[in-house]
Amino acid sequence: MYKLIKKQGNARRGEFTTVHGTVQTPAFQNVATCGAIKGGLSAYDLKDINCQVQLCNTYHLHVRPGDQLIKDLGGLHKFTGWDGPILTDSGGFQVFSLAKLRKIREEGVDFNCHIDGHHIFMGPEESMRIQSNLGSTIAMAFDECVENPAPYEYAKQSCERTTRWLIRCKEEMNRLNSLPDTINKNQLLFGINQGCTYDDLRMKHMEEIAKLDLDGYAIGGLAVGEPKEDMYRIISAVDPIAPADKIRYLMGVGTPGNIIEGVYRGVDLFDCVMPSRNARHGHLNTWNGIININNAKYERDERPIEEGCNCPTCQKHSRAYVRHLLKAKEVLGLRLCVTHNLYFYNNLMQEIRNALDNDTFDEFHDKYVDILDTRI
RNA sequence: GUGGAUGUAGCUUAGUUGGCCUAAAGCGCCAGUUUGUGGCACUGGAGAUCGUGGGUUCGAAUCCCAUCUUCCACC
Repeated sequence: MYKLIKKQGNARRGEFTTVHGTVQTPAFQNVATCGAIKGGLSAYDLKDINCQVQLCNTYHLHVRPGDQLIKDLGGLHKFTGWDGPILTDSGGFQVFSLAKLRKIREEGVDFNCHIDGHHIFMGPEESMRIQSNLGSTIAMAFDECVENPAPYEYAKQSCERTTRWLIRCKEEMNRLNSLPDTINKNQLLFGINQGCTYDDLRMKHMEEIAKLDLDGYAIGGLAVGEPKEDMYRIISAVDPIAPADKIRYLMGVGTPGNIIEGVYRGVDLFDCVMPSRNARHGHLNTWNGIININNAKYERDERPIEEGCNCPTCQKHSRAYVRHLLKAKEVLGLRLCVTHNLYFYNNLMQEIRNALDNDTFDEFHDKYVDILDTRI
C-alpha cells in the first residue's frame, strides 16, 4: 500500500507498507541476486547500512539452490535471515542479459542455463510460481527487457507480448495467493512498462497496464545503453500516466545523478548493481564524487574513505588499509568497500527524503546531480 | 687472489645455433568501462638505448675483449 505524503514539483515523498514492514520512499533496493549481497554482507550487516529493502533474483535462485528447496526451508526470509521487504526480479532482465543463451516465444522463454547449459523454460506462470515459492514481498511481472537500440516494429510487438504476459502473471498470482500452502498469501505484483525509447509505445503501454490495478508500476528496459537524455525523457513521458496512488519503480538505475533525476521526475523506488559492483573494483562514492581507492596516492592516506561518513568502514578504517586489502585481494577489502557504497546509497536516499520533507529538494538536485557522478 | 656463475621495464622472468627483437610476458603502476549482477571482471596506456666501454659483422640482448655488480667455491 503506497501513501503519498507530499510532493515538490513531480518529486514524491511517501511510504510503502507491506506485510514485511514499511519502506520510506524514495528508496533504494540493495541487490542480493543470489540471496546475498556480493562482497560478504550478511542479514545482520544490512541494518548497519540502513538497508530498507532487498532485491533477489528469480532466475538465479531457481537455478541454484532451487525455489522448491527454499520453499521447503520456509521461504527466502527465513532462508536468508532478512525479515524486511524483499522484491524478486522476475527473470525478465535475464531475457536481455543472457540474450545469447535464450529463445523467446509466445508461451515464454527457453534458456540454456548459464552454469551447466541445461534447458530451462520460464514463462509468466513459471516465474510467478517460482516467486511464490520464494515467498518474496513483491513479485515482478515476467517481461522482456529489450536491447537498445531496437527496431520500432520489434519494440511494438515485444511490448504487446509483455502486456499479454502481465495479464497471465496477474491471473497466476491470484491463483497462487489463494492456495493453502503458499508462504506469502499477500504477495504483491508490480507490472513493468516497456517500449524501448519510443515515446508513443511507452505511453500507450503505460495506459494499458495502468488499467490492471497492480500494486506498483515499474519502468523497465532503461539504462541498457541509451543516452541518459532518452531515459529522462521516457520517465517524464510515462510519469503522468502511471496511477498517482501507486508506487513507481525505475528498474536497474543507477548512478547517484540518475537517481536524483529519477526522483525529480516522480520515481519512488530504485535498484542497481553499480554501488556493489563498483565497490568490488575499488570505485567508491563520496559526496565530492567517485574515488578509485586503488590509486597509488592513497597508499599512505590515513583518512577514512570519506571524512564525516558514519558508515561502519569509515568509523574504523583508513584509505591506506582499505587499499591494501583490495590490492592483497583479501575478502575483507570487498566487504568494507561494499559496506561503504551501499551505506552511501541508502544515506543518499535519506538525504533526498530529508530534502523533500524540508521543501529543499530543488536545491539538493542542483547541488549534487552532477558532482556525485564525477570522478575525482 | 684464483676459478665459476650472474646482469633484459619498478619487481620476477622469457628470448642466447647472430636477422621474424623499432625486445616479450606476468605482477606492479596509470587511465577508462560497468545501470532489474553470466562480472573479485574487462579494455587500453606508460615504462627497457638488453650492466658499462670497446670490437667482429651487411646486421649483436645473442659472438670476442676489457671492466664493474652480485653470488658461489677454492686459496
